Amino acid sequence: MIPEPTIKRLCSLFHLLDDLEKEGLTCCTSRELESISGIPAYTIRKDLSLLGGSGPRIKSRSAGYEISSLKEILTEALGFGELKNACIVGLGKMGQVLLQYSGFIPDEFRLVAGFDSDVNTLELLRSEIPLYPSYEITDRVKEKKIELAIISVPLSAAQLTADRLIKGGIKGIVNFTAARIQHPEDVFVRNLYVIEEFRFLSSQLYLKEDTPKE
Amino acid sequence: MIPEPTIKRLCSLFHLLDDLEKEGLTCCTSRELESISGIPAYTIRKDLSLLGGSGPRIKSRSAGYEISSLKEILTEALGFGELKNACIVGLGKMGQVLLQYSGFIPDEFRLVAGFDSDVNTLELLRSEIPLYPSYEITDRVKEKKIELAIISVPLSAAQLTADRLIKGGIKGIVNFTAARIQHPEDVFVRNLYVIEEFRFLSSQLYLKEDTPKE
DNA sequence: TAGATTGTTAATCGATTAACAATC
DNA sequence: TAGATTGTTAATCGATTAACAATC
Repeated sequence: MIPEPTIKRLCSLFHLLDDLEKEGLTCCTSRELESISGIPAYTIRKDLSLLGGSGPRIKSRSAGYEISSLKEILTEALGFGELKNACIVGLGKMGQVLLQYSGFIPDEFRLVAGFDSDVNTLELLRSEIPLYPSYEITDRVKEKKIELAIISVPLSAAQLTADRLIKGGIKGIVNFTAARIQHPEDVFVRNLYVIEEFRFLSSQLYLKEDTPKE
Repeated sequence: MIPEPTIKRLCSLFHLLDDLEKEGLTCCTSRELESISGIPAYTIRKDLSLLGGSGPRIKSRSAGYEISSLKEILTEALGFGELKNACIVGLGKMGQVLLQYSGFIPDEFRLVAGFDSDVNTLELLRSEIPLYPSYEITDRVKEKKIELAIISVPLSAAQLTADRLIKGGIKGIVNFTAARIQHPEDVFVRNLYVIEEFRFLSSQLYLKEDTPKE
């Protein structure tokens, strides 16, 4: 079993490798990765070792890691392999931004539906992605085999939205609202809530700033 | 020193207490908090005990915690006490949503500036919050004693934006872009990046779903 | 007082760091 | 070969859980 902190680091490492690859790099050492990411080289190596596999399969020459094969290994180990369908519920301003968001990397995720409770909104929005009224969520999630969802509805509608998604068999939710979503433990939820991030930052700088050491 | 996992849980607890208070509740036990938050009651008690203070100061009667005083204790311990100034850099669609966002609780955070590199955008937007061109970031952050910032600029402008903020003395950044921001270690950064959250969810359900136990 | 709940000390568990042998 | 880097085992550290005394 891979520990959660490791999963987080590996996800962030994947992102980093993506960037390095775009910059044209093909190789890098664990020490180089440390200097960019801040994660200690031995932690990176340890994390990678937890992926198991078959012995010292990662290295190529003594020059470090080959970025493309390292990405492949992560893809394999973390299950980024097959394309996952996703949807957005709540097409207010925030939802529209996400809908048009070009960052949905086609290799990994595909946005296959948008939902809103307001029929007017649905008619006004012209999108390449099919849009549906919110009461169809459960059925469409089933029909289109949607695994991931973004919730960007008003606070008061968040739980109802989640319930519909869950009923349809959704597996993961990114929650952009301030609501704390009640959910079964086999449904994973990530909350992206600015105020909470501000609070966390406040605590960090309050607790760590004055006491640089110890 | 309070461990980081504890800080996270306490932030989330604060949010939760806020909600309970709005529902009209005044008291709750650690067990009740467990059932809502999923955090074990003994962990909640342990976390609270780490706040130090003076002995068993939290409880009131045997009925559990008084929500308002518990909130006060958290406010005190985590440094939510005095109002912090914040700004938003990048007033595209995402930035505009955040600018209008009513969730900036006046007690804790005050949005005192918006920045954009496009002068047209600045003129078109009518906002109660003063708006400035991006090259003024460093000076305005100093002048207005801004401690926290949200970055919602295009990917390519993220690092420049961060550099300007940091030069002005910013203490915490919430980064809505896909960029990995380079920063000194006394500046705290939180990345809110949907794709990375999707990847994390993918890994979780890939690694934990099939193996319910062990 | 008896029952329930908290706050805290002790025990367990797991993640991080260190050390080093294996590999290029 | 010598130097550098990886992969892995062992040691340390810290967080979580358990147990229980103190408190209401």
